[in-house]
Amino acid sequence: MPLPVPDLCVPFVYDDSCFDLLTNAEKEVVSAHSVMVHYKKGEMICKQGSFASHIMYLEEGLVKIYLEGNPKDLILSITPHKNMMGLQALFEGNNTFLYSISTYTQTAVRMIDIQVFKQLLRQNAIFAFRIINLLNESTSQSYGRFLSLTQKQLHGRLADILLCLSRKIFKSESFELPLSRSDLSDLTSMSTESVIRIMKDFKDDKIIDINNKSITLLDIPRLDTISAKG
Amino acid sequence: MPLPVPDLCVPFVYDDSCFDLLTNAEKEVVSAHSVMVHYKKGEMICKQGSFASHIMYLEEGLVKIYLEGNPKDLILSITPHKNMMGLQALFEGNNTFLYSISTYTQTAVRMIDIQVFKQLLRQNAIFAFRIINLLNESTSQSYGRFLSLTQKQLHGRLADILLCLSRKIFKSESFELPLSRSDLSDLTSMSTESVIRIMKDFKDDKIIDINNKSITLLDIPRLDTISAKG
DNA sequence: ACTAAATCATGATCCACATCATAAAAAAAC
DNA sequence: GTTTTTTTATGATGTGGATCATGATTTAGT
Repeated sequence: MPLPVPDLCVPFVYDDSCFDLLTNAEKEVVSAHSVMVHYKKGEMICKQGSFASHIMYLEEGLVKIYLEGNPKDLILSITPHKNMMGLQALFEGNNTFLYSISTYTQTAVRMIDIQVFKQLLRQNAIFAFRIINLLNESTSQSYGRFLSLTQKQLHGRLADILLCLSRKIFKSESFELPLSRSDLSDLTSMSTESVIRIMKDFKDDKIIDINNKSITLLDIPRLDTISAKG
Repeated sequence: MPLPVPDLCVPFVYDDSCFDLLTNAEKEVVSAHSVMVHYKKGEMICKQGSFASHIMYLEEGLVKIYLEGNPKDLILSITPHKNMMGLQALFEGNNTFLYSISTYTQTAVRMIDIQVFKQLLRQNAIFAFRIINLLNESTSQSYGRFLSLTQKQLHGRLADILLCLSRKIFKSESFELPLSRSDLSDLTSMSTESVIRIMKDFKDDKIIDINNKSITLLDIPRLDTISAKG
């Protein structure tokens, strides 16, 4: 049975904005019914279960999108700027956020009235089709993580996340990590102690280098092997 | 921190068909570009990773939608009739099935040409909006399972699945289970032996009754407690 | 009906990982 | 700059659950 090679990466990234598909008149409607909100590091942008009055577009910043669990959270994705957030709240009869979002850095979010957004979907099918694309891309990576979290053991899961952060978020094998070890544990669904221990294992084996918050992937092929073997 | 109460149930169920939102002309286009295919028990309807040439509508039957893992699969949902399948394959540049689907019973599937389906999405925004609803409902239950599988231990996970099967699929506290213990293990991400052992635990504790393939939930409040406590 | 193949069942063993405890280092608060 | 809090680190201990082995049932195949 062939092993699927899912996009294990955390975020979904679209280079061009979906708003390009709107007419000028529609863009003006968006402008008229949206506001920019600025957040500091560590603030919560939206709360799981609360009423979703807005669809959000992350103009600037880095955030985590997570499910609140008991007692640990599960981070669904680390999302960089230029991404839509909260689209999954778009369903009839239950306009509540499926997840919470909070910031790692200073962040600017465009908040678009959800009724206005729904109206755009109903009147502009090309735009709606693009939103379907976004949702499905997000689902696709979510399935990859599903397999990673339920079938791999600790070393494989952590390798997955380190590779993803390097390739998709920071786009460099060396980066300053704004996430704490506890965040990594919420991403990999393991205890914080295990994250620390395995990071040390990787460091001892010269697979990565750690200096406080700074991380360098030294041996990516080895990480790929660890990721593949589970 | 409040515990979210996600819809842990496996399938997404829409009573009214999304096709009602099409015009008569569009319905005819669907008819003209779709075929009914009949499957026997245990057959595969679509294969993860293969080219998605069709969107599928399950007219009759019961199927499992699953990710192929190594060595174990992960069942994403048990889906009864009157549901769309394969919608997640709808994204540009990568029209491949994200999952495999195979049947538990005799099954009839309407296969709709994916290009025709995409065209409908682009020209009928109301229809597209309904599809967004379907996708989001599916994502919503998928998140619930995500938490269940990563945070609960075996008894909680199995309780979740038994409750879901009873409430959402068979709509009775007593039902004939077409899934094997191994399927239950793919649903709960545990070993087959553990499924068998925990089923016995539940039976010994008079929480359920098992007779071969026939299952009766005797103490649903207790199952709810086990589900909640993890 | 008889054989072959899945499926179900149960016990024994082992280990991956969480949990607990305790401390050092870093960051934040004052 | 000193205290308080948060984050990182490491070792000791316990256990949930996988794995292995073996047999009993049930189902499917001929």
